[in-house]
Amino acid sequence: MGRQPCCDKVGLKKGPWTAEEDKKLINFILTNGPCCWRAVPKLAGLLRCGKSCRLRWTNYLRPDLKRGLLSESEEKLVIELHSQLGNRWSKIASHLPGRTDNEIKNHWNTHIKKKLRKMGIDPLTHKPISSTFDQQQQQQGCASVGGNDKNEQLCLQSPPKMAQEEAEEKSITNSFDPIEIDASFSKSPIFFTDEVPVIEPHEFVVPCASSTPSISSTSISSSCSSSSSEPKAEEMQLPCMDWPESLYLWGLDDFMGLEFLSDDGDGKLSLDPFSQCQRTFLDQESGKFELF
DNA sequence: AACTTTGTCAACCGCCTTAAC
DNA sequence: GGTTAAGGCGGTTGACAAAGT
Repeated sequence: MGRQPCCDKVGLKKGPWTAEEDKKLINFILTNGPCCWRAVPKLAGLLRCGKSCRLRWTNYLRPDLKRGLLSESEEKLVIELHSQLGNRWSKIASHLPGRTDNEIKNHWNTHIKKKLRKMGIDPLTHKPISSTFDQQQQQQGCASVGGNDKNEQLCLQSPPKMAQEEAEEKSITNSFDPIEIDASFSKSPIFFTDEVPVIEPHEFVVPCASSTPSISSTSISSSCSSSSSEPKAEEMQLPCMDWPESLYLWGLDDFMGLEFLSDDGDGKLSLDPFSQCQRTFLDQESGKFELF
């Protein structure tokens, strides 16, 4: 017997979310908090899978999300963290407040990978490509230059030794050795540890772009975890938040019931960090909105 | 202007982990 | 300890837009 699907998919809508659906989801989450995603679509009146709702909320609708391209400093941070953590996007994202794992993963695949390759750095190992290539060639014992099918066949049908080496190579890629990677990273002609300092998680200080208050990653992690260092109320200051375009389509009146939302004057909605919003967030400690 | 290629990113899929029973 | 369900995560896909021919 196979595993049951996460929800009954019959009659469920897929594909891009409409503004109307977004509105329903936000209204529901802001009223009830992000609890029991499986029940959310039904209770919110959405023909979506609970998983889809969770994803939409965490990746797009969450009010504490930053929008737009990653800044240069964020990019550097992502590269540094990736060199230490590998493709653990959610871990990386936890160090960049307002950024989602999906966003970082996309940015990595579309921008950073290319950049690194241009710089002659293997985005997988963070080592100079030439040495990685030489190493691979040595390990494979055959060059696939020209992409000859027969050559590839021969390589695939390599002796057991090859399989062992492959396994070893896999273990190298899978078990990232931060020290080794850091060393090579600092030797790279492009990046220096001076430029991208290695920061221990507990040392993290979030770069605050502009003067808008921002949630530090430590506040986020501590507010999400049950760690002893609960964030103080003043640490829970929220940034001015840009809401997704789809939400701009709503009349502002729609939001006036949500007391902590205010109009910046430029047509964008933001959370007023010093008003109702904080109270709302503090109330969540007693139960409702623990996500924020 | 029409068509093709390339780039971007939101959303989905399926596996893994964790918690509840 | 085994089973089940829900949430979380990373890889992949596909729709759309922009750039190129």
